[in-house]
Amino acid sequence: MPVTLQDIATKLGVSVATVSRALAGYSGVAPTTRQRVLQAAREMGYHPNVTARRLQKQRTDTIGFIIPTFGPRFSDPYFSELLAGIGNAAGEQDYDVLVSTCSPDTPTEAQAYERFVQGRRVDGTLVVRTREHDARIAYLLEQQFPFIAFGRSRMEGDFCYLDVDGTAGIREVTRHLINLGHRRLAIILPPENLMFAHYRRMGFEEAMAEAGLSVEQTLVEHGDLTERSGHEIGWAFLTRDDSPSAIVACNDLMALGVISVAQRLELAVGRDVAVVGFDDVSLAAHSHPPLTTVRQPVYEIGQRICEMLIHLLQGETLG
Amino acid sequence: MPVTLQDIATKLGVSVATVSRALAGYSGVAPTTRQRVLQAAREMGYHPNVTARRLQKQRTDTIGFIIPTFGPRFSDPYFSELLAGIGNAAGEQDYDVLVSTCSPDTPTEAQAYERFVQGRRVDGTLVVRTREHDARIAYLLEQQFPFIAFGRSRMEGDFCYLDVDGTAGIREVTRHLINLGHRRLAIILPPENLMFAHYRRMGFEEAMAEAGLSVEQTLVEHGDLTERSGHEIGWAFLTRDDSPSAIVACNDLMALGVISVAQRLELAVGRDVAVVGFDDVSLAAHSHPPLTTVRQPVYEIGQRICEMLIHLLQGETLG
DNA sequence: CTTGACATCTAAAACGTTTTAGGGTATAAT
DNA sequence: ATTATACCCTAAAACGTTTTAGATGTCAAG
Repeated sequence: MPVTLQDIATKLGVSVATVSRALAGYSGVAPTTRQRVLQAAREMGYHPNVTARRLQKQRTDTIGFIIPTFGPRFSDPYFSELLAGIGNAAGEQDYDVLVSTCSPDTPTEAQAYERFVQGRRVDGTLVVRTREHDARIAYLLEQQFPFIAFGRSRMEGDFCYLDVDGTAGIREVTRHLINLGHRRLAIILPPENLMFAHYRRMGFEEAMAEAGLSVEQTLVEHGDLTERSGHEIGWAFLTRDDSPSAIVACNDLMALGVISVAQRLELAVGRDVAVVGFDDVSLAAHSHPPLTTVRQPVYEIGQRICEMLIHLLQGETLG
Repeated sequence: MPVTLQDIATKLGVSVATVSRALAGYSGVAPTTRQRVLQAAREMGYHPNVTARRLQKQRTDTIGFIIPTFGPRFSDPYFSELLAGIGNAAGEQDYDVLVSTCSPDTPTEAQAYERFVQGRRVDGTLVVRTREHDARIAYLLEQQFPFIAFGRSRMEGDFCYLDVDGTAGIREVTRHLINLGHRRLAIILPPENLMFAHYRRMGFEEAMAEAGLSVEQTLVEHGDLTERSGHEIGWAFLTRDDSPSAIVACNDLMALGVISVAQRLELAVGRDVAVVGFDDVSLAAHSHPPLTTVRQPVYEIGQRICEMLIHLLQGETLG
């Protein structure tokens, strides 16, 4: 039986409204009354019922984050880091984070978003790993539900997003490999429908073109961003007669998969074959040899998109 | 302006109560009325306001999960897998999951729990990585707030928990190393105050004692479960003159750290030095050589503790 | 024709807040 | 003595549900 405003009001012989206003720091409450209320609240251990407050205020001060996972059992340090960034930024501004996990592009995923939107469980949501034609974004736009995307999309309609320049990142690292003398380069891309697959492919192609190298299409593959996937594709690449001398993986997990394959094949990574990744999860730094990777400040990105969303929500409230 | 019960009631010329009862599937509503209500609800796109429902029902159908992280920026596949298990089990039963991240044993962590409990944001919560004297558990018990722990504790007072037999796991794997001929074994334990550090140490000591081997105290160290930590302690172990021939790491991340050190020191893992881990995150399977590890079904554990919590909550409701 | 039983419906309270609109009661100005 | 002006406070409505207790109507049995 938690203490309510009514309890305090009764005890002090004032009205509920007064108690509420005193606690909210409104003007128009006599200083002595405010003191009495504050003290009683403290003594009685009052804590506002957030559900009631939410009903009245018509907002939840909660944001949603639906993690796209390949397969139910999934484990990716990338998302734990992103989540930490989101969670901490949210906590900073007294927001809650409602989390769900779903396989991308499934009915379950659609339901998860509907659940958030229609039940008004959250005030706004994050969308990560954007896709070229993204049903989630289409839905949110149609419902006019506030959201921030991490990554662009080909959808018509405007929305706010944050993106990192994956094209430049991959271009740089590819150039670097070319400068080291590599001529035969392979790339393991993210799933084709993901928007960032496109940008990273462009970076690769640009750097190759710049150097007058042609992209061998059989050395371009799409993985599913898991280590297993890097393992399999790396295996295919490295056991060819005309195997590449360098492999660009589009995330660290796949890069680590490639490295383990190389080691299994008794190839010295860095000498016999070069491998680079993208993300800079902390695993990368402690692998051996340390994985060359394009740093993507995942934690900060999490913070940033969360802040952007909250900003959007509050702008909406004020506007 | 979402559709409310009132809207449907007005349109149909019946009372709000009737609409509510019709939708809830109560008896005592004429079949034809029910049909009309159902159809109107569908046509008008009615979706119940969960906040209002929560206020009335005095429960949130939400569970809390506070992830203990070392440092704000953290990335651990273990937790993403655990979260997936929790999230999916919760979704299965129409529960939401509210997530927060905090450094263990800090005021911030205490506040995060208070936030959940006092604001009644969740009906119950999970507690993971239990500690010998666990302020979280003490608090929840004192508040009589429903929770399920993953791991035991030394606290007085009863509570429900799920645990894996870490003692047996480490004992087995240590025995295995001893059978392979290793005599000089080192172990990297979790932080000392964590309950599972204790059990895993016991397993190690038992296996050693069984074999008539004494535990060299300078070969027993506590890490912080990160790869960096495995790296550092592994370095210290492997650069000693009397370095151990086998190292038992109490989680996979630290084991991977040790392996990378070994490789940097040009030691062949599996021949020059044996390394074993604990958890079986998917990274372990794809490292090279594949990490020998005690499988802990993290995903299933997540599911299980979530189910236990929901069961506890519903028992409470019915009882 | 009355009575009771049953089926169907509804008014109203409740959940715990916030907020609007206005009611008193001082004190100050006329 | 009246009016104005603050100042402090409160009643009541509102948020959108669920649920309790009771109203209304119908029908069958007596």
